[in-house]
Amino acid sequence: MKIETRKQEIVSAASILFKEKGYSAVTMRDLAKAMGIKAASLYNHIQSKQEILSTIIIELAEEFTTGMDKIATSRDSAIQKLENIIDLHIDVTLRNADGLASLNNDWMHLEEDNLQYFEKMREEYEDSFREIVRKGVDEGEIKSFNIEIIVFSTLSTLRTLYLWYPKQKNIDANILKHDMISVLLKGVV
Amino acid sequence: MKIETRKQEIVSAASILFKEKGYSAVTMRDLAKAMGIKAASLYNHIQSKQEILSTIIIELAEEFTTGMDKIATSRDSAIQKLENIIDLHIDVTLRNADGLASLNNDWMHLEEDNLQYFEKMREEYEDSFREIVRKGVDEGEIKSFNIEIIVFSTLSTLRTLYLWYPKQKNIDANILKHDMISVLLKGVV
DNA sequence: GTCTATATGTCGATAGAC
DNA sequence: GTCTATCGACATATAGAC
Repeated sequence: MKIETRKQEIVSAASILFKEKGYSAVTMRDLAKAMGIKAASLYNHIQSKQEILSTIIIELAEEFTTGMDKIATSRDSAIQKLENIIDLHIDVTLRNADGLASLNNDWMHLEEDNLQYFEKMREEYEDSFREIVRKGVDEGEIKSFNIEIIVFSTLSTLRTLYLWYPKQKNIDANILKHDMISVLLKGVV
Repeated sequence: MKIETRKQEIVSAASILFKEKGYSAVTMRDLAKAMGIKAASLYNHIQSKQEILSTIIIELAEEFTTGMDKIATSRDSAIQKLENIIDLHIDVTLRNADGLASLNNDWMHLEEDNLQYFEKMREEYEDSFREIVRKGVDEGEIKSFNIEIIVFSTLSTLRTLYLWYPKQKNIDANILKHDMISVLLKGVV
C-alpha cells in the first residue's frame, strides 16, 4: 500500500497517457481530466509539463545506469553478466512499464541539460553492454558473431518488454526470466 | 535516379521529421521549412497533415501484409519461413527506414478507418507469425520454448532494425541477413 | 488544493493574389 | 505552385479568489 504524493500521482497518470499517445500529443487538460481536476490545478504540484517528462525519464535512466555499473564491475563471467542485464530489464519493467514508454519514445523531447544527461547515460550503458559482449567473445564464452548485432538484437528485445509484458496475463516473473535467458542467450553461446 | 512527384517529396521529408520528433511534434511549418517553401503551399499537394501520416503507414503495412501472405502460404519449412520473414524486414528497412519510424511509433495517430485497417493488418501479421512458430514447434523443427516469447523477441528486434541499420556504415545487406538469421534463429532451433 | 478567467503564443488549414 | 494574410481552435502557463 504505497502512499503517493500528489506530484507522484500526476507523474503516474502522465506515464500512462504518454505511453498511449506520446508526450507531445498529451495536453495538460488531458492529464488534468485523468486526475479529476482542472489543468490549472496541476501547477500547484509541478512546475511544467517538461518537468513531468524529465522526472519520468531521468529516474529510470539512473536506475539502469546504477544497475549496469554494479553488473559491469563485478567478477562474474560474461554470460552471468548478460543474465544479470536481462534480470535488470525485467525488474524495471515489472515496476514501471508505463514510464519505460517515455524513456524509449519521448526522450528527444527533453530539454537542454536533461537531454544531454540522458544521452550520456544511454551511451555509457550501451558501451558497457558492448564491452561485456566483446570480452565474452574474446575469451571464447560467446560465439563470434558480429558484436554489434548481438548487442542490438538483445537490447531491442529488452527495451520492448514494456509493450509486451503487460499483455501476458499468466506468466510468472521467474519463468519469464528463465525463458528470456534461453531465447536471448542460447543463440549466441 | 527516381523522379518524385511533389507529394512524394513531401512524404519523404515528413518521414524524416516524424522519425526525429514524432508526428505530433512536427508542425506543417517545420515540414514546409524542410522543403524550402511556406506552410500554406503544402496544401496544393496534400489535403491534410493526417493524409501524410496515413500515406506513410498504410503503404508500409500493406507491404508487410503482402510479403507475409506469400511467405505463410508457401510450402517452405517453418525455419525457411522465418528466414524469409527476416529477409522481408531487412528489405523494407533498406528501402524506407524513415517511414518505419512512423509505422512503429505514430500509428495511434491514424484516424478512424485507417486506424482500424492498420490494426487489423498488424493483428493478422502477428497471427501469421505465431502460427508459423507454433507449427514449427509442433513438428519438432523449433525448440518448445514459450511461443509468445519467441514471436515477441524476434519481432521486436526486426521492428527496431530501422533505428539500428542506418548507423552501421560498412555492413553489407547480405551479411546482415546471414548474421541476423544466425542470432535470431540459432537460439530457438 | 482547486477553481475561474485569461494572457500569450502556436497549431492546422483556407482565401485569394500573383 | 508559391505567396501573404488570416481564421478559429487549442496549447502551456499565470493571477488571484475561495
